[in-house]
Amino acid sequence: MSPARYPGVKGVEDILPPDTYLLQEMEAAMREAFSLYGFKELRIPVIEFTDVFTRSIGETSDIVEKEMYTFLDRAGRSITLRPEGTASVVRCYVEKHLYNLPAPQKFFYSGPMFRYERPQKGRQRQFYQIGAEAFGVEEPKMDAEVISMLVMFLKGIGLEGFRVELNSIGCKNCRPAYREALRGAFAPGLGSLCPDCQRRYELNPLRILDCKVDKCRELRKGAPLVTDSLCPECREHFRELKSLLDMLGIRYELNPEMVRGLDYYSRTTFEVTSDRLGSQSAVAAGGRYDGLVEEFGGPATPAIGFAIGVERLIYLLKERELDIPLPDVFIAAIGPAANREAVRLAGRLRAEGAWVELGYGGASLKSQMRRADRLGAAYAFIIGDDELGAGVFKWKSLKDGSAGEISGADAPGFIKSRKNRL
RNA sequence: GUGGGCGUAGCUCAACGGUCAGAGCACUGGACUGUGGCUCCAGGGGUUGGGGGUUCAAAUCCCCUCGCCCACCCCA
Repeated sequence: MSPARYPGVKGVEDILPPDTYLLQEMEAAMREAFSLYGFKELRIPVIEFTDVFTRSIGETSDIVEKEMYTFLDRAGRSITLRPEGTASVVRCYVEKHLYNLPAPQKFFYSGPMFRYERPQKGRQRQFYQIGAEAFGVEEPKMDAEVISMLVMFLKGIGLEGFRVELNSIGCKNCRPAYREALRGAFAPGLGSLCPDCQRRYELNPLRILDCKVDKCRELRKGAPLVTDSLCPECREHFRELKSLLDMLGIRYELNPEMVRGLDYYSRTTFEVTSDRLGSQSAVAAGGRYDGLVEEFGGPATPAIGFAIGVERLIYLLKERELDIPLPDVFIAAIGPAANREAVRLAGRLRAEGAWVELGYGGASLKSQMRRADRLGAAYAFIIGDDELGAGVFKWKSLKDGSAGEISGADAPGFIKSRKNRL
């Protein structure tokens, strides 16, 4: 195979037709499920000033340190292609003073995100996310609704065999104490931790809990659990959330070692995972970020949200049967005059809402019929000199082989009346 | 950034260092002068990713390079 003269950018994929139907179905399911919970669509930009992301996601996070597409615009300002959606939604919420509207304000969005990582299964440099964010409610009732909305959407689109993992990582009041408790626990074996974790020990000891290196796993066996270090308020919030999820019949697994990679999370964090995804097992993830609006200069406003990895979801849904629309009519024409008539007829049929395909290139009737069959058309119309002279079209059902003749004037009605019964 | 694997027709893949690099699918046409699916026949398509080396002889062995994939890491 000769190499493409103009190759696509690494990790930036095209999404082709069978998959785009799935994508459309997903967007329809998204609007349906999310609107039942009162979430409204928000269109956020693809670029932001860089500090929108560095402030929110965290200066020392991997995303900010090594994964962002950042460049200077023509005026010398630092611009970044969004690596995620929450930061932009919060920026918008504060900039447009949406906190003055009655709480809660609930939004969803979808679109491409960009991260400069080595591509692998379930990980591209440009990837799509569907996300939702709810502002203004601190009660665990909102956490439960958001998680239940996510589960409803995933089930509605046909996803099976996924797990909901749940954790609470505390708030700004109890986390510092936990951080210190962790440092205390790891201090004796600090030298045995992997180099990354030795760095994490200083910057963000919570991330050591997430490390996959065997030695680090071993060393954290006796480490204190976040859920044991929560302040009374966080403990009660978490307890009530679990109770609400139980009531709703949403199954979840507690994972006290789940730590999210974005700095803005507080209290509730959750992930939806599937073991069919390879090593990138998370298909959706989210959590509470009660301090972020304030961080952006707005009033203290509790908030919670999640994001879904669209390509990962598509991958998991691949096996599923999909209703792909097929043409209503294929018009086969023989000869120049008939070809002109075919164009006219196609126009009339399309005006009635029919999907019409034409034969091209003066192909033989046989090959035109073959193409009609391969396209999956329900009916074929045949026009030749005989038909032109008689003012009729021959029709044939490609489903059952029945055939007949019909006048030009009756053709649109013929298709229209059959369309719904196909 | 670090490992490992793989690059042969549009796609999926064959070919002990030794005839002219093949098959299935797809495409075009025919058998069936104007009627699809099934079957059969024929046809078009390849710098074997690129460059260098070893050899009488390289898709095959060696080196370099480019690309892709998977994994680590991290995340959706």
